[in-house]
Amino acid sequence: MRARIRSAADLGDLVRRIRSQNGMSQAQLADALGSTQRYISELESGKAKRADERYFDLLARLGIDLTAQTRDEPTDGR
Amino acid sequence: MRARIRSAADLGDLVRRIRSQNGMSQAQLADALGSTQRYISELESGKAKRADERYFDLLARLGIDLTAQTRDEPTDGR
DNA sequence: TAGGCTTATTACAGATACGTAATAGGAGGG
DNA sequence: CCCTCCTATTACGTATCTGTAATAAGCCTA
Repeated sequence: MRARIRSAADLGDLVRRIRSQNGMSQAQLADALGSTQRYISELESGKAKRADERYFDLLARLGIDLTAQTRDEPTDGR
Repeated sequence: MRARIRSAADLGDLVRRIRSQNGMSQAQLADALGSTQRYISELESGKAKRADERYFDLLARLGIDLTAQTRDEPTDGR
């Protein structure tokens, strides 16, 4: 499955979907990943999290590969 | 161009590369994107930033599309 | 109705990012 | 050498995330 990530909410939705597919509760996932139920809840709800090591680890361990594709269109705010 | 993002440093490297390719300084990029030189400097250096709206906007306006690819391997910390 | 499970949310205290503004050090060109 | 540009880093005060622990509300089942 592929999803474009444009916001914290996009990522949160994805995490929630994967967790649900695996039949886990937020607390179970948190335990498995060394996190907390609160953290998972806020992440899934689209609240801005710190993009630190825990953040990327959590995605990796959920089986989410993040890929950056450059459009080579310079910048140019549109 | 495609790059796997596994850490804040990975993303920082990418941002720096794109900025350099466009011949911009950190300050110029910051002005163009409504950010600050300090923010760009820290982001490029791999310091953990908040994954908030500014964060995703900045990537988008740099021409970076973030994609999440699910491996369908459940979770199972390995 | 009562109990359990799940998620969202709160209060508190502590950690960390943030903007502003400034500065230090390096690179490069007069 | 002097000046300019660039990046990394600092101090300060403010904003926000964080864990812990608890709570409230929803849903389901007995």
